[in-house]
Amino acid sequence: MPKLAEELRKRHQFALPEQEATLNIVRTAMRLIEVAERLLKPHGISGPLYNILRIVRGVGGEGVPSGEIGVQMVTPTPDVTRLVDRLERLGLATRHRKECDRRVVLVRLTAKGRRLLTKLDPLIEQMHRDSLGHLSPGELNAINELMVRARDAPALRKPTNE
Amino acid sequence: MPKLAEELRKRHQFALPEQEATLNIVRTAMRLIEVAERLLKPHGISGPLYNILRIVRGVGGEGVPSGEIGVQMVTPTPDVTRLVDRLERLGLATRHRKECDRRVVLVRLTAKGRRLLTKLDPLIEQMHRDSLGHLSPGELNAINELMVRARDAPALRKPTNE
DNA sequence: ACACGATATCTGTTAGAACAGAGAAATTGC
DNA sequence: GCAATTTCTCTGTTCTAACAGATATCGTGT
Repeated sequence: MPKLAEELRKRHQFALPEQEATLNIVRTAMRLIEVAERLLKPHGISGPLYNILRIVRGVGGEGVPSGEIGVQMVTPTPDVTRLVDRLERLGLATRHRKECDRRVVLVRLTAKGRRLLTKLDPLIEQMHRDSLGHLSPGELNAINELMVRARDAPALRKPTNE
Repeated sequence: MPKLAEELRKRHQFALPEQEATLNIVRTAMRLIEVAERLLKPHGISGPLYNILRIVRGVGGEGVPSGEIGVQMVTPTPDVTRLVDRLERLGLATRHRKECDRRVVLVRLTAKGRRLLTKLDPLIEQMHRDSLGHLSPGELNAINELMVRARDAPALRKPTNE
């Protein structure tokens, strides 16, 4: 019966190379996220929360508008409000109304938030080395170029951004 | 002193090539997932639900144990029970106790579930072409090899599987 | 047969994410 | 100056995911 053979072939080989690539990228990403979450959990924050802290520290100065955080995140979400709520409850960040445009809410780090990031920095760095340090500089470079090129597809382009 | 600001920004962006690669992989994966979810939503199912249907169809025969589904999924989850609950409520799958070992629950497709997959097949295929079809066969192959190699790291290896 | 541990799944609870609609503030055009 | 539109954020609701503990079944050894 050719139907069975076809079924088996599908199981062990990918009909489309595009599909195989998609599954490979997503699977690898899931592992990387999992490792990061495991590292962060003992410190009381999740991946998205850490991501926001990093964005706020990276921009620095007067603070970052909530909306901008939403699009800059590695895992974009329209629901930044609740995440910043949690950061405030944890004492890691504060909200301030922007003077010249009172619609926007600026998010800033507290001293506690900054200390937490400083403590995490070496751990995160080590995590990255543990995760992908076995790849050569050439391989890492190839990954970076290919991933950027992959996102060039119109179907993968964000409506507002990039 | 713009030099310092630039230095800091760069430092927080890509201190390590490993970090840049991680962010690139995760960002690309998120886009791919988003596109898939958008395609599936009008048909009433989510990404994980579709993934389960595909696994069940792929193995076929007498059905697939819930536990095995959990580890074979693209986005592994320990909570297969609730997902299969939903599939049952939607009339896309059924549960059967395995006769020789009444602990395991076998999941099978209904005719409706099979029809849904058949209807989705060409759409999914087109989606993959829209997402990554602009890459050459060589580039797709490079992605596949690099992603498999990336997951070779001990830190990314699953405890039980692969 | 019975106790024991292992395996596979389910349930209850809690926390987190997604979506739509509402509210406040600024910008534009008249 | 005022209404209309747009922008940005928040709230309410609903659904989904995650974690831990409970239940049921099997295999093994005595």
